[in-house]
Amino acid sequence: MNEAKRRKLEAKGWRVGDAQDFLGLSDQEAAFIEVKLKLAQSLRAKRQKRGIGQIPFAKIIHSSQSRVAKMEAADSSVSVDLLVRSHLALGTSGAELGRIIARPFVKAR
Amino acid sequence: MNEAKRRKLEAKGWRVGDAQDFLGLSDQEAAFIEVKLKLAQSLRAKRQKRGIGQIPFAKIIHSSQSRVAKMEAADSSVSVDLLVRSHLALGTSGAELGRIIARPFVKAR
DNA sequence: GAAGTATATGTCCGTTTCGACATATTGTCA
DNA sequence: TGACAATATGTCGAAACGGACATATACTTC
Repeated sequence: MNEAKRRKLEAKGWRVGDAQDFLGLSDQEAAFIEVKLKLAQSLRAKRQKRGIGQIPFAKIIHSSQSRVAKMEAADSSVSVDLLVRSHLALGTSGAELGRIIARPFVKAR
Repeated sequence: MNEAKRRKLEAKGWRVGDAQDFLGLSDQEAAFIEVKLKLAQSLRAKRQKRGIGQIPFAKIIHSSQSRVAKMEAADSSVSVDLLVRSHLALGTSGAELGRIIARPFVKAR
């Protein structure tokens, strides 16, 4: 993982292992974060498609505006569990969920 | 969700909402549990394919035998996060992870 | 059926994640 | 620019999840 990417992730609250840590861990962590980013991005896309703000969205998933913002930002305090649950609460099917995760990650514009 | 299915899940430690709860919740919960079950099943399949026991497997993912058993049983104390992380630790790609989640759920034999 | 190995279940307690609230920042439009 | 809505960030106490350990049950092989 290059320096620029590491810094960007750390800025979001991620603590990415140093090079001297167990080799290979960085790759797994990166893969894990990518899963989160895909779910986060698609969640925001779905919300925007519905034309609603974060507050109504929070009501739907029984959460709060601030947590929605964190979800969409793939904050380090947000679990995959919560992202998946939120997707399901929006009616995303298991098949679609899988496609979201399987699809190649594209950096947000 | 029928009574038999509910009981079976509760036996595993799940607390499935009663009918009087917010309608639709049961379906979402069921979908969520199915995601877990798919990840749990495939995790066990991968381990068995490698021909190793739960203890060596636990070492690989930096966990313990008991937690591996719980993961494979999709125990309620196991998060999707942990299941995904474990898959990634085994080298499962994002694409494959997606396929696992997308594929229709089949009850274990 | 005893011994040995593999898996399952129950519990403990430190850590992570949660919703919620307060507040800051950003975006929009008059 | 000022005012208002939307989103982002920081923090807190409570709840959920983690690895680890002890122990129980299941599966083999003798």
